[in-house]
Parts: sequence; C-alpha cells; structure tokens
Amino acid sequence: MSLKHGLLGLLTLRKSSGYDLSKLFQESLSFFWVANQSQIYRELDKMEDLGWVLSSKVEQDARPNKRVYGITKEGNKELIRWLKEGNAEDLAVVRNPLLMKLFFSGKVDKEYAVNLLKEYRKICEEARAEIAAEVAGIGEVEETAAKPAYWLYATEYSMRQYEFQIKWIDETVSRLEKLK
Amino acid sequence: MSLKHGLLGLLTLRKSSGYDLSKLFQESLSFFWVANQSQIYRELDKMEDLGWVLSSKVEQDARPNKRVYGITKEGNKELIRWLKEGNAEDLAVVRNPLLMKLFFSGKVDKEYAVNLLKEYRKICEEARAEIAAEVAGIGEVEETAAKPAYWLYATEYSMRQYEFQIKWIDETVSRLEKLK
DNA sequence: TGGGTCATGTAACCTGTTACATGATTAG
DNA sequence: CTAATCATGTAACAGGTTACATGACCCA
Repeated sequence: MSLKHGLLGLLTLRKSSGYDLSKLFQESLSFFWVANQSQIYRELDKMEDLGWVLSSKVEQDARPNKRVYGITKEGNKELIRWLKEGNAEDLAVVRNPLLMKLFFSGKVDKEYAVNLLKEYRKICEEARAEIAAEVAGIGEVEETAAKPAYWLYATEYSMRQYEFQIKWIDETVSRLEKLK
Repeated sequence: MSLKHGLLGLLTLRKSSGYDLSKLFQESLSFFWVANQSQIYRELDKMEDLGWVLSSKVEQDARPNKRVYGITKEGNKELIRWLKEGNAEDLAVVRNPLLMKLFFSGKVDKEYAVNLLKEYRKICEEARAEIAAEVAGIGEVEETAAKPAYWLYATEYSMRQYEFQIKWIDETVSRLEKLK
C-alpha cells in the first residue's frame, strides 16, 4: 500500500507527470523504495479513479504530450489517514532473497556462497558511500518539534543497515573460509 | 524468483503437499520469507508445468484428498543453477514501508510517528526473542567445510537486524521526544 | 550518421494478497 | 453443542517486472 501513498506525498510538493514522479522517486526515496516507472503510471490511473489525484493533459511540441497530476482534497485526506493509521505488523513483513539463497547453500560448494556474499558486500559499500555523501552534502539539519528531520532518521536507518550487513558479511565470510 | 526455489529446497528434504509446504515455510523460513498459502499452490502448479516437480493424488478419507509433490531431476538442476548464479544486485532491491511512512510523517503530529515506532519496536522485540529461543533450543551446532551451518548464519543476520532496528528506534524516539 | 539518452507512455506477464469453500476434529 | 482449528484447496484482485513504442536531441 505504500507506493500510492509515496506518490501522494510527492504530489503534495508539486504537480508532476508520471515521468517526473519516477525521477523524483529515484532521487529522493530510492534508498528505501524502488519504484518501477510503468507501475507509477498505472497507480496514478487508479488514484485518479479513487479521486485522490486529478490530471490534465499538457500539449508539448518538442516532446510527447504529457499528463500532469495534482493531489486533491480527498488525496490529502487519504495521505493523512494513512500516516495516522497504526499498522506496524503490516510494515514488518520480511522477504529477504539473500537469506533464502544462503539458507539452501548447503547444496553447492561453499565458494558460491562466499562469492555471493562478497558481491553483495560491494553493493552495500557503494550504497553506504552514496548515502553518506548525500548526508554530508546537506550539512547541518535543523530539527524542531514542528519539523522533525524525518528524512535524516530514514537515512540514519539505511546507513546502519548497510553497516550491520557489511559486518555480518565479513564475519560470515571469514567463518566460511576458516572451515576445514 | 525466490519462492519457487525455496519450495524446491524444501522438497529436497521430503515429498510434501501444498499444505505441508505452507507449514514448513512458516516453521523454518518465516523469519526471512513470508509465504502465502494460496500462492504456494499456484507456484507448485507452474513448477509442475516447468517439469521441476511431479505430483500424485493421494486419496484420504478422514481428510480432503491431497496432491503430494516431489522434486524431479530437472528441479534439482534448477535449484543448483539458482544457487550458483551470482545476482547480488537483484537481491539488494529494497522496499521498506516503515521508512516510507516515517519519511512523510512531517504532515502529521509527531506523536503518530512515535507511536508507530514504538509499536514496531514491540514486534522486533518479540521476533528477536523468538529467534533467540529457537537458537538456544538447538544448542551447539557443528560447522564443517562439507556442511557449513547456513541456517545459523541466517538467524544471526536476523538477530542483528532486529537489534539494530531496536537501537535505532530508541534513539529516534528519544530524539523526537526531546524536540521542542 | 548512427547509437545513446530524454521524455513520454502502453501491454503483457508474473508474484503476492484476500476472500471463500468444505467436511472432520478438537476445545471449552 | 458450538466455535475454532485442521486439512485441503480455488478464484479474483492488487501490486511489481519486462518488453516494447515513438520522436526529438546530443555526442562522437
């Protein structure tokens, strides 16, 4: 249920086309949500049916015509409702393909598991560095009761997640490599 | 792509019905993969079309008849192929609904975010305790080059994930509560 | 001048969720 | 005795992925 609400959230900032939203997603939310471009179009369609957004066609000559979406009063209400709703269990659903593969790795030589972990480690490293750079680029962030820095808390989460994963990989790999 | 392969993995242990597999999933893999019962039936169907499993009808009188699945040679080959394939990027796709909600929480009073985090914390606590109990129940695990204890590495991951989340929640909540 | 990328989307497919059905057995 | 749970699934819908289409513009 989060993609629609993510789109609503972005649309509170400004009116946007599906294409814009796809970019915005990638720029601002991608370290905790990967949004598929074509899915965004479909979701916007449904959201219009629900009355959460309204679109208008904009003719362009150098580029394909586009459809620009704006959030409605209903959409705002729905966003607030979702934010206020307490549904922690739903949010806690896990699905970790890395662990799934690792779990069954007893069927193949351990080098395959080691390689996979090392590859994964690289990705974590890169992601961690990227987030760190982004945070550094922002500098000091002010936090007040009226405007907590939620963005910062989310990045803090991601940073630590990558760090714990890297540590776990290092330990697991060396554990595997020591085995005789 | 992991559900099918998880099912293949379980089917290397013993022949099972869809129902059995659903239980097995919940008992052994649920802390890193939530599998939906009805989805399992559909996947088994497709896996039979692919030639990865073979089913036979078993008539029962006290209970509904069932269909028991066994893994084929093709299925085994596919499982091995999947285990050997290096696809770390695919495994790294993130989607975190908790962070999505937190990110937009500036639209509502901060108490809602605090509540959500506290609820979520409870769930982490419970899950952590459950895994700890399970690990303790197993006792010493032997690890050899021929049989690394992958199960243990996966639980170790989950334990640490819950721990880091709990720590992050505590810090974030107190940060939020201090704001004036 | 030919191959990438920008800017816009559509169509088809695959994966996950929710709701329902049925008859037996167990718990309170 | 009645409600829950076991043991088996099916059907419909919602959400996510992959592949493709089109015309302009930009780089080598």
